[in-house]
This record gives sequence, structure tokens and C-alpha cells, in this order.
Amino acid sequence: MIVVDSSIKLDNFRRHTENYELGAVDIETTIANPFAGETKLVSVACSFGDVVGQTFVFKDDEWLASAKPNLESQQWVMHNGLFDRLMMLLWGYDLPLAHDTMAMQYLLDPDEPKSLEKISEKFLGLSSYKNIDYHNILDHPWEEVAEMNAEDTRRTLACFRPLADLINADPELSRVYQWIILPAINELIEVTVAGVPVDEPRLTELTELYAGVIDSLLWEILNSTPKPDPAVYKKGWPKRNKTTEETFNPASTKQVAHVLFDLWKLPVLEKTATGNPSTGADTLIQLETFYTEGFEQEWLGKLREFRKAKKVNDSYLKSWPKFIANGRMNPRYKLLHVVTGRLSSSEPNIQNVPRNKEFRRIFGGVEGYTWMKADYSQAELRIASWLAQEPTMLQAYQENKDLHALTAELVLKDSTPGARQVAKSLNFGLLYGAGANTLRRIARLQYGVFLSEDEAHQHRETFFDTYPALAGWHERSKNELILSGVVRSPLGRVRYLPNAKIPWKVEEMRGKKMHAILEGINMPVQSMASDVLLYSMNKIGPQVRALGASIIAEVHDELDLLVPDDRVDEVAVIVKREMEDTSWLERFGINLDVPMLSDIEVGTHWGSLTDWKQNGNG
DNA sequence: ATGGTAGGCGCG
DNA sequence: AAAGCGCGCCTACCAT
Repeated sequence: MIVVDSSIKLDNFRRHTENYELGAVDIETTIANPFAGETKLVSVACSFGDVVGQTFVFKDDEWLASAKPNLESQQWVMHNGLFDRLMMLLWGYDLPLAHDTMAMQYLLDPDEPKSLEKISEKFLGLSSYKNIDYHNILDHPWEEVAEMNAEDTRRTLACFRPLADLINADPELSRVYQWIILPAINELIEVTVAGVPVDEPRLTELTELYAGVIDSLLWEILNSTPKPDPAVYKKGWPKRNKTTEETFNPASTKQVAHVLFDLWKLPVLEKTATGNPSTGADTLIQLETFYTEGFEQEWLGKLREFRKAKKVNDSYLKSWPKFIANGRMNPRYKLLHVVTGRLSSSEPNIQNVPRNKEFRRIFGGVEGYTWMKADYSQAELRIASWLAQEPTMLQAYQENKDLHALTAELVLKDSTPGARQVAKSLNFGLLYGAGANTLRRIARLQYGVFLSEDEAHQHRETFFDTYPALAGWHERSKNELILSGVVRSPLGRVRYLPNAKIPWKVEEMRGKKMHAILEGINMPVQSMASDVLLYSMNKIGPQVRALGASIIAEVHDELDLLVPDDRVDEVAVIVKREMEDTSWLERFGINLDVPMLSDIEVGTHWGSLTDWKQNGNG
């Protein structure tokens, strides 16, 4: 390891960048919000050569700056380049990413661990070497951090060759890697840097509103909750403050269960995974029809309202301010985490913001810019109907019909708006193998629809009679998976589901086997829908940036952009064209004979959007 | 104090 | 005959 701290050593580094086509780079930083300028770069290491080679380490200082031209002209392999390249970009270094060892391992088996520690153990037989607590990285001697940093790059480079051989041996994975993953890493860096604009006064306003709502709901609940039975709940309930006596905490599932099942003697309708009585929203809804001594039905509704308000307050309103820097939040996207190939997002999770307009109106409000939302219409249903080659569904989509309405008409024999809502729960639930009971729960919880047991069974049967190819596709997927224990998405992503091979006769494992089978049915659909959007994102990003616009969020089947007001039509045309164009799938050997439709909406905020109508065409 | 799990619930 | 899938993150609770 050479610490670059003289012009002679810098020259040596430069010669290496000129002589080697590929090097490995890795950085060490402190843990903080980089967009608030709080993160410190501690060390940068670069490694060259396989058997014989050299590793150079820089401190974040003038020598690193002197090496900038070489750092930016070298082709690098990184382990998790999304992070390292992003961070270096924030410090002004644009490092070309040629390969990513974490991406390779992820594609080979998305269920397997993919840390550098694990893969260097697997491919190189090397043992653990990480002995630094990143939270206190500055407390360690710099040389110690640098040595670990250097070892990271040596291992990255050493793992690269065997991983590349495995990827290259799999033409399908190679295509996903080259045409989707690598471009998406670069594109997601752009999305992350762009960030989501926050209308801070609106955040403050809503936060205050919810504080009041929670207070009054809590007061109502406390005043209608019976006193606990100390004999049953012997520890007693915690005191909220010094002045009050034992007080009920509606956020405690144990206490809620005590009230419902011990004091009011309500029946236990559902159990949790560990066998305790469930107090989930669905249970509460069902309990509303029961009558027992002292039981007040309205209490259940109040508790559900309280939980809802508390949830959005704690998970969103309360947590968001700490993520805001320069008026924006910069969610971290993970491209290499979800087993199906979807993205995930965190700190904050921008993909689970409540649909409530008041919440989504917190985002946007940038003077001179328009919020543009582009989302696929029923992406997974379209892809499933193509995979299953379900003739009735395919025809509906090819004729641009509303599939939910069609299901309402054909399965429920009812064309009212209420029936369409029921039909939606059938389409989305039964597609992935829900049984009658789950169907009832989905309908209740997500669509506010109450189905009797008979209705649920009946609808399920009629549904598969109406779309018989869907049932056939389920059957084929299941049988293939049980034999092979592995499933591939149409684009070539792979997922190993060994539990599917468990014999039926092993009774206690049947649940696991069933779960694997349903995962296997879901995976190709979710995976392909996700890849279609990722590919669009990769193509759209550079084009709209040339017009001063940027992609600011990805929500599974939706892209959100911030567009200069006078470029809205131009950008919308590009976005719609790229999202609806699926001809590139031919490169993956796919001829998608179902149209993918993208709806575009525009407005000032995420929560106040109207349909985009092309000028002179609306 | 700190860490991990359970239950619950927001989104696609 | 029966079986939704995929996430992140909050609080409560219990173990260390």
C-alpha cells in the first residue's frame, strides 16, 4: 500500500492509471447526511493489477485533487458504485463506473448476502477483516482506516474476475447487467442528487393539524376505555406522566388486546404470526358487529382513527424534517436489494408516502417548475396477461378497455362503480393466488368492500372461469418451479426458491412450500414490470436533463419529474414516448403484444395534479 | 443504555 | 383443497 503524499508517489499512481485498463476504487466516509454537507471523506483507495499490482491510498487533500484527471479517466470497478460514485460526485470527482461487483453478486442470486466481506470469503476464501466502527471512524488512526480501505479495493478487484466469468456465462443475466443495471446506477445517482423539493410551510401546517387531531382522539379514547384488571394485567399499565394514574396506551397491542379480549370478552378472530390474538385493523373492523357486556363499538373506530393519525404523524410528518437539506429531501435508492429487482427507497422512503392529497401537497412548489407524474396504467396486470397469454385480457388491453370494468361486467355481472371496486380487488388479489379468505381481507382492508364467504368463493371460481389462461399459467409456473426450484423473469433475472421442492408429504413444511410457489408466480411479473420502468428511466433521464428537467423520484410504476414550466409539453412527449415504447424488449427476445400505457399528470405539487393534454391535441 | 423482534401499517 | 407478492419504518416490549 502506497500513501500518496509526494509528487513521486503521485507519478507512480498516474503511471498505473495509464497502464491498467481497469482499477478498483473504494472510499471511506463518516456517516451523516451528505446533502447537508455533513459527511467527511476520510480515505480513497485505488487498486490495480491482479496477481501483481499496487494499491494507492489518498487522504481527502491536495494530493487527491492533483490526481483528479487520472481518477476521472480511469475505468473503475466498485463494490456498490451507487454509493461511492454518488459521494465522490458530491465532492466534485466524476469517477467512471465500469463494473460493480455487488451488482454482479446480486444478479447471480438476489437472496444471497452480497457484502464485500461475504463475497471475498466465498470467491477468495479470505476471512473477515472489518474491525472499524464506522460511527467513530475518525477516532481510529487514519493509517488503520486506510489499510482497511486498501484491502477493500484489493478484494473488489480480486472478486471481479470470478464474478464476471459467472455473469458472462449467463447471457440473460449479462443483458440485464449491461443494459439495465449499470445504466440505472448512473441514472439513480442523478435522481438522488436532484432530490425531492419540499414545501416546508405546508409540512409545518400539516404537522400542527395532526398534533391536534391526535390529542383529541387520544382524549376520546382514554375517556371510553375501561379500567384495566390488575389481576389479569399484573404489571399494571404505565403512567403517562406524574399527575395521572395508570393510563391506557392505545399504541400498545398488549393493552388493546387486554381490553378487547379480557375485559370485553370479544372473540379472538385472528391470530398473529406468533399465535397471539391480533388487534390489527382488519380484526377491529370485524369486531364491530359483535355485542358483549360493556363493549362500546364506537371505541374500535376511534382506535383505528387514532392509529391512522399516529402512523402518518410518526412515520412521515415527524420524521421528515431531519431529511431536508436545502429545501429538498434526497431519498437513498437501493437498486440491489429487492429480490424481484424492484427499487427500494429509504431515509426517507419516498415510495410509501400516503396517497392522501394533503400529504403529497407537501412535495413540490418550486417557482418556475412543474411537477410531472408519469405512471404506467396497470403495469403488472398487463404483463401478467401477456405472460399467461390470456385471450380475453389481452383483447381488452389491445382494444384499450378498462380491465377492472371488464372484470366487473364478466365476473360480477354488474357495471356500477361499486362493482368496479370489487373487481379491482379480484384482479389484483387473484392474480397472485389469493384464496377466498385473503380475498375477503384484501377487499375489506384495501377497497372497503365486504364479501361473504360464499361470495368470495363464488367470485374466485367465476374469475378463473372467465380468465382460464390465467389459471393455466399459475398451474404451469407451479409445476415448473416444483421441479426446478428456480424461476426466471422474462428478461432473465433469476430467483432460487428451493422450498418449492419440498415434498408435499412433509406436512409442517407445506406452508413454506406454498409460500415459495406464490413467490414464484409473482416474481416474473413484478420483476418485468420493474425492469420496464427502469429501462424507461435510463432512457428518459439524459433526454430531459438536456431540457433543464430532472427525474426526482421512482415509485415502482411511476416516475416523477421536475420540469421548467415552459418545457412541460416537450418533456411530456419524451416521457410518454419512452415509457410506452417497448420495442427494445426485442433485445431481450421478447415481443410484448400488449400495450403499456403511461398516464401523465402535471401541477405545482405531487398532491395537486391534473391530466396533461398536449397543446393543440387536447 | 443498546439491540433485536413483533405487531402494525404506509405504498406499489 | 388451499395459498397474494414486494418493501421501510414506527412503537412497544423484552433480552442483554
